[in-house]
Formats: sequence, structure tokens, C-alpha cells
Amino acid sequence: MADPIVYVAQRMAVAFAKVGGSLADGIDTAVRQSDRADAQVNGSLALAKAMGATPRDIAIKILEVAELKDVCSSAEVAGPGFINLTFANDFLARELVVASTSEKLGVRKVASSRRVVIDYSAPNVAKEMHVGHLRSTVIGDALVRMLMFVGNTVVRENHVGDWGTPFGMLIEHLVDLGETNAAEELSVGDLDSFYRGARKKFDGSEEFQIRARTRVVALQSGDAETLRLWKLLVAESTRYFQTIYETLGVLLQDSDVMGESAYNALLPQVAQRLSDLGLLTNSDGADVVFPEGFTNRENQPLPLIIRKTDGGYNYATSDLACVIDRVERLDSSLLLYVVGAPQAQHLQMVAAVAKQAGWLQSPREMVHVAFGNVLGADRKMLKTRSGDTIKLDALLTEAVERAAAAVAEKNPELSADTRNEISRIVGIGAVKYADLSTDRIKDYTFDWERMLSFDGNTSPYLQYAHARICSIFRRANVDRASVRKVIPKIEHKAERELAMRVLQFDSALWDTIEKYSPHRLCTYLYDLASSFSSFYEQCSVLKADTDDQRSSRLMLCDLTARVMQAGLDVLGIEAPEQM
RNA sequence: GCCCUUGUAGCUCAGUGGAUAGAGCACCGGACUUCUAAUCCGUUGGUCGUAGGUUCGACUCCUACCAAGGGCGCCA
Repeated sequence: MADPIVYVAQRMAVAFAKVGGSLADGIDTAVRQSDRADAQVNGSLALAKAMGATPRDIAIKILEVAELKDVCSSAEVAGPGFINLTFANDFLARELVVASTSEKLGVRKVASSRRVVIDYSAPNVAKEMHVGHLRSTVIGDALVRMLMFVGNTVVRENHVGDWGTPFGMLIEHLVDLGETNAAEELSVGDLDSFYRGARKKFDGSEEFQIRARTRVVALQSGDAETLRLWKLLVAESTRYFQTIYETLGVLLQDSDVMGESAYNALLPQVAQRLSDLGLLTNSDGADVVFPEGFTNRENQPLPLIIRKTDGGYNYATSDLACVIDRVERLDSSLLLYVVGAPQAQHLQMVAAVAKQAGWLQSPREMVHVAFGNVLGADRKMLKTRSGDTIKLDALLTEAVERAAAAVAEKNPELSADTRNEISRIVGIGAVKYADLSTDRIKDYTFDWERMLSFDGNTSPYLQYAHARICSIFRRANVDRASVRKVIPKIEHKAERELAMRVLQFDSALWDTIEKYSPHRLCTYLYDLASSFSSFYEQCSVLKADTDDQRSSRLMLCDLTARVMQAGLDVLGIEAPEQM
């Protein structure tokens, strides 16, 4: 609990209770950041209303009973009854040491650890990963990391599209090409041309269509040879996905794959259990559930289709099987779905049915972590100039190339190896940060220039701040760990601003986790980098006036760098020591 | 037709019921014999889509409308 605002909030809550008694119960006593002081408390206005008193009088009473001597250098009533707080510098210094010497840099651990399942990335077998998979993968990875950071158990699940009617067509195409040739085409990552080849045959040949349909039946009935060919397709594809994940630097591994096919055996059980519960009804030949509150175009109840007229199951059934599996097998209490915003209604219906069936009882919850599209400069879905989807592979390669050009220009004396490594970190980081740094629910505009810029809210700017700190320690020839118990002396305005910012890591990270919104942490890290850059200009570390001042500033630098590094790390972004 | 999301500076975006709505880019003006100038400091720029309502107080909550995007029965 290093964050002074969090710390003082407890003292204020006590003071409100003392003044207001039971009338203070529903009152928002929150302490907030302020541009008038370090923090402000506004609850006195609401409490005054409840008590029928004047806000300023209440604020004065609150200040009379609030224990703030050891933490605030000033606490005064302002305006209509706001309380402005200024933290004492020695209090800030103590909290900095708490943060510096704590394992998680002052970040509170989760009160009770949860088992969280995160469903994200979800590419399709035998299809290229494209820019559409970027957001799910990057946002999901960041959430995994931050949930783990505060002490949750996180289960990653990559719900790859590895089942369904297209596989008849794909397997027949595989047979036509010959296994060796097909495996080669797939292994080099040319999944699109494989898929297109199959599609073209399917559209152009009736004979092929018949073969494909026959093959689907064989696949679903568990024909050994068909399954062998299917596994070949899946294995080559997942191997390729893994290369992308490694380039991207996300935690997903082969063992995290829980494809649609993994739930096949459960599908009849889902239907049976819904039937046993009396929730299943037959409608136009299909078995469906009508969850309450959903209507179609004609204002009729909207069904979730469990079993199609032809007896097959579809994705709603599979998604319900997922819920059952995640709750009953994994005992997960929080199910996160990092899935595009258009799926909102579908997921709401799945959740509604799962609740009706008793599979998703409070406090277990299912949360749709929805996100918008990646747009091009034309404000339409990002495409190549010729109108094709952009392969993720090509996008990441270009990011590293562009970063390399910038690094070569700005820091030409680096060795080739170092330059390549930094280019990779900067390029990939820029793409991920651009995706993470705006509110996920909105569409965002993809812009190379902006994301690779060293000005503004970009990963290179944050990485640069970190690298500058590392540079100071290299020059000073001081071991980073040696300054971590120094009690800093906060004197300069810029030091104070930086100190305040560093201490907010805890609340910034928690705010981000509670809203599943990585951009909040990005905003914080950008503010941190800005505060540091300003400090750096105004407060010389190596040429400090005194040894005390120097070690104090070194302590502040080290802590800033560690917070920056940890913050970037939970976003899935690396922080190089030089740039 | 119903439902969901979005609408904030010229552009890209932040903004937790609280005081005077903030950044970056762009524009203009400053600061490098200096711990990395890949930076910093300053100026300019707003009917917060529109109109009502709730509230001591609304960019924030509610209602209606406008605009853009998306969803709405056997694809996933």
C-alpha cells in the first residue's frame, strides 16, 4: 500500500464516519487526484446534504477529527467545501521506501486469489493470422500478465477454430496436394494460399464438393485416417501460430490450445442437460433455448440454437460446453472472453442460458472483454493497398524494419547485434502499445508514424525514459540494488511530481485490472515517463549538489525504472537498457 | 423495426458526479561544450453530436433525437 491516496482514503473514511455516523454510510469519501493540491476529498458536500448542514462546516469538522498529522503537510477547506490535501514530503519518502523494498513495487496483492480463464487469440487452423487477431492476442496477453502479477491463477485458453464443415474441403485439398507437399506449404506459413486453393476447388467442382461433404461426415464419425489427416493440418497450423506468438512475445504456447474440437464429446451432454432441465424446445426443426430478454427482427423471442435441424451442433453449443468445462473441470470463478465487440449479443445469450441452467452461479462470472476494429488511414478496416487482409507476420516484420531504420539513424554507434535486438523490442513494442493504449471498445487507427514516434503516448517514448535511467547508472557505475533502501529527500518540484507518480503504480494497475482496460495503465506509464523526462531536465543526478542528493535521486531513478519496466512487462512489452 | 457500441481541439486520443475539460501531433517561439536533444519548456487552439431531465454540482447518470459502425434462426 504505497499509494498515498489509497493510504489516506482509509483515514478519511474513518473521519467521515465519526462526523456523520450512520448518515455517512452511503457517502462517497473517495480521495482523488487534484490539480489544486496533491489530492482532494469531495464527500463533505454530499454528507452536508445528508446532515442538513453547510458543506464548509462539515469539511471543517472532518478535518478536526481526521488523523492526518503524519501524512499531510497541509489540509484545508476550499471552495464550496472541498478538502484539499498536500502530502508531507517525509511521508512520500517513507512510502517510496516501502514501494522500493516491496516485492511488487507497492502493488497490493489480490485479496483472495481467483482462478481466471482467459479465452483469447483464437486463430483458425489452415488460415493465416491477420491483423484481426492482433487485438485479441495482445489485449489477452496483457490481461493474463497483470492478473498474474497481483496473485491470481490464470489459465490461458486459445480457442482455435479447428473443427467444422470447412475441414472436409481442407482435408480433401490436402489429399490432392499430397501430404508432403501440403505440409511444406503449411510449414512455411503460406496458409492463405492453401485455404484459397481449397476454396477455389470447392466453388468450382461439384465432384470436389461431394468429396468434401463425405469427408466431413468421416471426420465427425471419427474415421481414423481422416482424423490423422486432420491432425496433420492442426499440427502444421499450430506450429505456425507459435512462430507468430514468439515474434509477438506473448505467453501463449501449444499447451494452451483448447480448440473447438476439444469440446466435441461434451456437445451431446450440453443438449441432454438442457433438455433435462426443461429448457430445450424444438423450433422449426432445431433444438433451441429461448433466453429471456432477446428478440429478433419481428420482435419474437430470439433462440440460441443448440442442435441444428440436421442434427449437428454449432458454436453456441460449443461455447456452452466451454462454460461447463471451465466451471466444472477447471473450477474457474472468472471467465474472460477477449473477443470482438460484434459477438456481444451472442456471448450475452450464452451467459444467459448458462445462468438459467445453473452452470454460472454467482460469484462466478463471465465477462466479455470486447474490442473494436483496427482501421486504416481511410477509417475503414485495415487492408493492403490491393484490398487484401494484412498478414500479422508481414505487419510485424515491417514494424521491426521501421524501428531498425529509426535506431540506425538515432544511434549509429550500436553494434549490429545490439541494433537488431533493440529494433525488435522497439518495433514489436510499438505495435502492441498502439493497440493497448486506446480504449479497447473503440476502433483505432493504425498509423506507423505515430506509433513509432518518440513523442507522445508511444512505447518508444516509455522505453526511452527507461533506457535513460539505465544509462545514468552505467555512467555512475553504481549498482542499482545498492540504492533501494535509501530514504530519499524530496526537495525539487520535479522530484516531488515524479515521486507522487511512482507511488500511483498500485492504483493505476488495479484500476486497469478492475476494468480490464490496459489503456489505463498505458496512460499512467506515459504520465510517469513525462514526469521522469521533466525531472531529468531539471534535476541532474550525477552532478547533484551533494552526495545525499545524488543517492536520493539515484533511488528515485531506480524505482522509476523498475516501475516502468514492470508496467511495460505486464503489457507484454520489453524495456531495453539502451536505445 | 429492435438492440449494442461510438461521437471531446484541425488530426489522433485521455478524462473517477466535483472547482478553470487535458495530452500528443500539427502550427508558432525558445533550450544541446550537458546524466542519451529519440528530450524539455512555452504560445495558439473547445456550443464535450443536439435538446431536455435528475443533482448543491453533469463530458460523466436518465430520456428523446441526429450521425457513424455493428448485431438480430440453424456460418463461426
